Parts: sequence; structure tokens; C-alpha cells
Amino acid sequence: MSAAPAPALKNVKKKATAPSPRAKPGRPPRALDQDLRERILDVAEEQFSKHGYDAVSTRAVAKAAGATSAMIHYYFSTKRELFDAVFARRADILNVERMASLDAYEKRSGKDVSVEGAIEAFLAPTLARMDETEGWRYYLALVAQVGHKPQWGGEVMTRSFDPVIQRLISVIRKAMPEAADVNLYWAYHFLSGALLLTLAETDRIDRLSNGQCRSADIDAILPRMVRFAAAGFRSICGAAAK
Amino acid sequence: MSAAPAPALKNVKKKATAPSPRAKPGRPPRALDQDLRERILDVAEEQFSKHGYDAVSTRAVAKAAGATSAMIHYYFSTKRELFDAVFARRADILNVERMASLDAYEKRSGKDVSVEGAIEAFLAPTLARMDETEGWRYYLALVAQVGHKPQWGGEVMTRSFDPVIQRLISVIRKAMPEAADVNLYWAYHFLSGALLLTLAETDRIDRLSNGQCRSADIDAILPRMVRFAAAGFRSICGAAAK
DNA sequence: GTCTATAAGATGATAGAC
DNA sequence: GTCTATCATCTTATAGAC
Repeated sequence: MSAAPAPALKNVKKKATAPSPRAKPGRPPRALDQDLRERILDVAEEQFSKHGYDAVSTRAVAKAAGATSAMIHYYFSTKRELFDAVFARRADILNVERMASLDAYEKRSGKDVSVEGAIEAFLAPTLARMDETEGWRYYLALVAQVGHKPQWGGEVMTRSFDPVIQRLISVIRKAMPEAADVNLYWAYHFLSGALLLTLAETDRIDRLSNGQCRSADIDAILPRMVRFAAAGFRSICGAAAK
Repeated sequence: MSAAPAPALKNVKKKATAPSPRAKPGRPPRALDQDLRERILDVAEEQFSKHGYDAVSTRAVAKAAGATSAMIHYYFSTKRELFDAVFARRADILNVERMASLDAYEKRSGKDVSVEGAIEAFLAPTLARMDETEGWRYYLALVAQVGHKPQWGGEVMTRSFDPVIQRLISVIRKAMPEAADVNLYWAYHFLSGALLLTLAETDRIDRLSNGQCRSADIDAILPRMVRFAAAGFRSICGAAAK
């Protein structure tokens, strides 16, 4: 349930003169298998995130992982399935954490559920991960890109994240029982856009603000995003909404 | 200043048995030149938007435009310059419209500038274009994707759109003179995310809301986005902000 | 499990005829 | 201005040796 530490490249260059020093015969190198598989996932995650799915070749991933492209197909069959594995790996972790966070918030707040509280419980796990490892930062930037791709933005995102979003909205609904569904969904849409642009870490805001804001400054972002979105939810879902 | 109507493909298939029927000799076909150039831009816009820059080949663009890939390089030298031309074409139009809209709002509101008014003046031209032609929808979805690409999200977006954004913030500042710059920039960052996700039109919100919201329903989006963002700006820039 | 070799085709870009 | 032909390289994926 905790993050997998990004393993450093180990057998970067094993091509030499002598016949390659493989695992000792007599015992299937079970550990190494998982090692390479994970290393491929790590490298693919980084490259897909940095350059986009289509700009990355299986060869490039293989090379950076210290293997050949044949190994990519051995473990993942196709490039697309490699992507799916990359995407699902941390999505599963994130979904568990978000669900747990929302559950915990609902339990401890009892009847005093607030919009701020719900949104904070939803955002905190994700933004915390963003502050953790390079791997998570790559992954979350990849989510931001996928979320804006015409086909994938609908399908992949829906498949991966819908249950938690419905859960979030159900908690917010407890804080605003009078809110109409349409308004709740549009409000989430705006919040989602704000979150995804944050995960993208494009440094746009750094330039725009002339260095006064920094894309990766989670401590500055989280409280502001919570307040911004909560006020937004209230203004379009509240009693005064048209 | 109005939108260029998307021209239908005209000379789709001129490859046949006879030597290709080119323009009549004696007069350089000036009109046709611009025709093809624009058609290439239209087609590239559509394909870059639908599949992403890296997934589209110059051959594919050429074919859809009823020409050969050599013509792409004749008019634009490189694939990247083709992209830049696609991106700049409507960015220029949009920038003029947004500036004019902000100017007009500031003029007619005098001293009574409101956050809602400024945001509405900023958003309205863009969302109106989204409701106009396929070409504009493709373009705006492309902007959303570019805005989340690691390199381009910073550089291309900054180069193309920063002046209008600074203008928007300067108008909002008149409505909230006490607001700190950092807060204004972060608030814009959230608004920008909400806008870009809207421009992407991924149908995610349609699925999530089980059809209650439609990605292209500008009449539903604009007023909600204005209220949502205005409330957000006030909540993190207002006197009560920490 | 890991490699080399290769199939089968696509890619960005250019040269040169017309 | 538009084309065909081509270069040199890269692409995903597979076959088969070890």
C-alpha cells in the first residue's frame, strides 16, 4: 500500500565480449524477473510522462531499462498493454488511499460534514504523493495528459477513477443536501480541471507569476485549492444558485 | 476577425492515368496556393487535435488534404513548424477577441468592476468559439492537450497567451485591490485548469454524470464557471484569506 | 528469461523532374 | 507549385537460439 521505491538501474550494460552472465543455472531467477518487470514499468512511466505515449518507442523504454525491446513484449505483449499496466499500477494505490481518506473523514466528522473537509480529504492523498518520489510525479503528470486526450480522457479516466469521484460527491452531498446533481457534477468538473493542471507541473504558473508561484509547492497549493473549490461548490450548488 | 469557414476538400483525388491536370500554364495559380496552405492547416489542426502531435504523420496530413507530404515541407519546412502555424493561427484571433472583450468590460463598468464581470469577459469569447465551428473545437481541444504537455505546457502556452492573462489579472485586481499577487496567480491557475478541461471535451463528465451534463453544453458551463471561479478568487484573495 | 536477428512497414525530410 | 522517387532511419512485433 505504500509507494514502491524507484530502483536504480542495475544491469545497465551487459553487452560485452563474453557470453552474457545470466542467472546461475539450476534455479529460476524469480527475483530478477520481477526486478526487470518493475524497472520497465518505472522507465515507461517516466518516458510516457515526459514525452507522451506516442513519442516513446518500446526500444527506448527497453534501452533505458537495460534490456531489449523483446523483453517488453515478453512481459507486456503490446505497447498499449505496457501503458495500461503503468497506468493501473499507481491508480490502484491512489484509489485505495482516496477511499480510505474519504471514509476516515466521514467517520470522524459525523454529522458535521463540510465541503472543505470533503475536498481536502479527496485532494490530500494525491498531492501528498506528488511531494514524495519522482515516480509519483511522473505518474501524476501522465494522468494529467491522459485526462486531456480525446479518446483516453473519457475512457481511461472513467474506468480508473469513477468510483472514488462518486464517493467524493456523495460526501459533499451530505454537506449540501439541497444541491442539484447537475451542479455538483459541473463543480467537480471544475475542481478536476484545477487538480489535473496542478499535477501536470508545466511551470506555466512559475513563468506567469514571474517566480512568485512554484508549480511543485504543494504547501501553497493544497489549502488554496481547498478553499477555492469549496467556495466554488457552494456558489453554484447553494440555495442562491439559479 | 471572424472565423474562417472550413473549406471542403476539393481536389481529393487527382491521381489517375493521365498526366496530372495542374493549373493552367502562363499564370501562377496564386489562389490555389493559399487554398492548399489553408487546407493543410485545417487538416493538421483536426488530426493533431484528435490524435496528438506525435501520432500524426506529415503523410497522413498531406493525404487528408489531397496532396503529398512534399507539399507540407514546401509550405512549412518541418513538421514542428506546421504545428506552430496551426497553433498560432487561431491564437492570434483569440487574443484579439479576449483583449477587446476585457477592454470593453473595463470601459463600460467604470469603477464598478466585479470579479464575475472580469472573468465572464475573459471566458465568453473562447467558449463562444467552441460553440461555432468544428475547426475551432479541434483547435481548442488541441490547446488543452498542449497545455498539459511537459515542455510545451510551459513554453508554447506562455508565448501564446501570457499577455491576455496578465490583462485579465489586472482587471480582477481593480475589483480586489487588497489581493496579494500570489493568491491572484494561484486562483488564475485553478481557473485555467477548469477552462482547459472544458476545452478538451473528453465526455468524461457526460459519463460521470450519467448523461446529466454534456461536455459541449456551453450555456450550462459559462454561467457556472463564472460563479465558481469568482467565488474561488474571492475566497483565497479576500480579506479573510490567511 | 534473455538475447540476436529480422520481418514488414512507417517516418521526416530532400532531390530533381515537370 | 506540385509531383514521384528515394534516403536513412525508426517503428512494433515475432522467431528462434541459448
